[in-house]
Amino acid sequence: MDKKPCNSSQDPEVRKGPWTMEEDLILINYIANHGEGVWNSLAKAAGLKRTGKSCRLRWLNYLRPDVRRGNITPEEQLLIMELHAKWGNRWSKIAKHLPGRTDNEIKNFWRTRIQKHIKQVDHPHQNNFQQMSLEINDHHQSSSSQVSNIVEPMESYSPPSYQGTLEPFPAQFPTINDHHPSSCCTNDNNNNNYWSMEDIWSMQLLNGD
DNA sequence: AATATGGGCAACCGCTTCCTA
DNA sequence: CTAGGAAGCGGTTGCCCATAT
Repeated sequence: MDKKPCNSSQDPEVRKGPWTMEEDLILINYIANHGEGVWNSLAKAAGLKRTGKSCRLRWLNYLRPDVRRGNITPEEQLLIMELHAKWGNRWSKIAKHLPGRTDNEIKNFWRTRIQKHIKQVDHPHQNNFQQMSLEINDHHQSSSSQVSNIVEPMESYSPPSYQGTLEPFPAQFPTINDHHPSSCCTNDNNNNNYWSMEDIWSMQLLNGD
């Protein structure tokens, strides 16, 4: 959505769409120097033609140094499923239990991978999660899992039984970061704003802050 | 080789919740 | 207690790219 750099017909001062390398650097440098603070003020003070909301999202989901991207581990997959069974679509709450993961990433992961998988294995007479659980058990009979203790009854749907399982979908789930723009530093495309966080942070450090 | 299709994901929108004066 | 602003959150969109035809 809004990936086109539509400089909004309403307010030409507000930029939308994908962030450029320059904007990323400005935001990183500014936060490194001044901290996070109030996002709307921060956006203005940093000279970014972005809303505070946009800055916050970009920082939290992408630029933060502690954010982990891609390579969601089987343990994390399992934990996501467990916690989703417990809390439903409370992505931020789930994300709090996965250090370095963002709610957006987990949400996307759920929608693109797990939901797809649920559809694939969907059976009219069988609970989706039970089906998944069966498949998981086929894969791994071993490995203890404390996370299953987390599962509690939930009103909207019955929770799965994932006990003693790891690596839910090793074959179906390729690693996320293989072609991720932020991990490949491919400036050869038309947007020239794809680079790795390592690049960004090393540049940031070189800038002396 | 060209075109169609679908998956993945970044980023926006609108609503809700929290905080402060 | 109330109102206004900021932050948080979940849902949704649309572009890019890989794969299928």
